[in-house]
Amino acid sequence: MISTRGRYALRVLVDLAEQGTDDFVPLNEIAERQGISVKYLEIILKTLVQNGLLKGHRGKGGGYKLTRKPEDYTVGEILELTEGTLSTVACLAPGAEECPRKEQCRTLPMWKRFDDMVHDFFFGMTIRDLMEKPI
Amino acid sequence: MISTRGRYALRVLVDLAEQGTDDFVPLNEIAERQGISVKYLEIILKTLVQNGLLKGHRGKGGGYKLTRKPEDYTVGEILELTEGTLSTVACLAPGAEECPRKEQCRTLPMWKRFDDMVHDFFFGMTIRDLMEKPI
DNA sequence: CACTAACCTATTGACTAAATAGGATAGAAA
DNA sequence: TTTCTATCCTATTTAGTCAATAGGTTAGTG
Repeated sequence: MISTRGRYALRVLVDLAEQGTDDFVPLNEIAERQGISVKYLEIILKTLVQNGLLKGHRGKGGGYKLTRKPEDYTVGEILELTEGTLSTVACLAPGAEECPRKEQCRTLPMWKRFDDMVHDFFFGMTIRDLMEKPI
Repeated sequence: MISTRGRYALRVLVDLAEQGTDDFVPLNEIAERQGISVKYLEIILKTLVQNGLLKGHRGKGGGYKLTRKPEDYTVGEILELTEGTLSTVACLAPGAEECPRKEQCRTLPMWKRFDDMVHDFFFGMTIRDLMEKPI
């Protein structure tokens, strides 16, 4: 299950992309359009700013803006940033300790195939693909 | 993320299928082969028995056995039984309340496509496909 | 009657999701 | 330089789930 963090992050990025402006967009506008609390979005956007996906600017006329073109954000990277890993099972997550049963495990090959499929799906899709109409 | 419940359930079913016997197989044997605690597996198998995927038999000579042929168990049904829904996002889960934003939501079509892909993957795969060698 | 093995109920400890609250800081405009 | 703005930062809360463990009960076999 993808949590609200990942889902909201995607919606905010698409929202920003669709504004089609290079100005900073204040969060309260985004939050109102999306129907999400400003306070909660702050937490989510913090991650995106810290990782350079967004630029934040304080004070009057401040807000957030994209740092790249919409087609240069993959859905996969945004989800991994906000959700952690996309791996379906713990033993395939990055940093997981070697499973001693991996040679004999009947289900591991299936999980690997599934993970590859998921990865291809989300990393093959960009914010531009989610926009109403490409600007 | 698929939890241990679903993963262990699959491994037990494959284990039972690979025994290739029509006798009841006691849980302590399965648990030892799979390296999982008997007590924890009891909880998981309970669900499978209650839903008719397994038959349990008490007393000496008792244990568990499959109620169908391996190819008649889809991975999808087992995961849904043990994990709840396979839906990726809350708004697409069965029984979810109508999302008031569904018409304007930019991400919903992607989640729908993804869910379909996941569904096809897991319901197109059976326990037989996970077995070492078809008996 | 003893043994076996499934069945049942309850509890634990750790962790995470989804927020909310309140303040601190930086920047623009007056 | 003061005021307003809007991001940034830290902490807390509430509820729920995961992954087990513990201990007892019931049904069936020899």
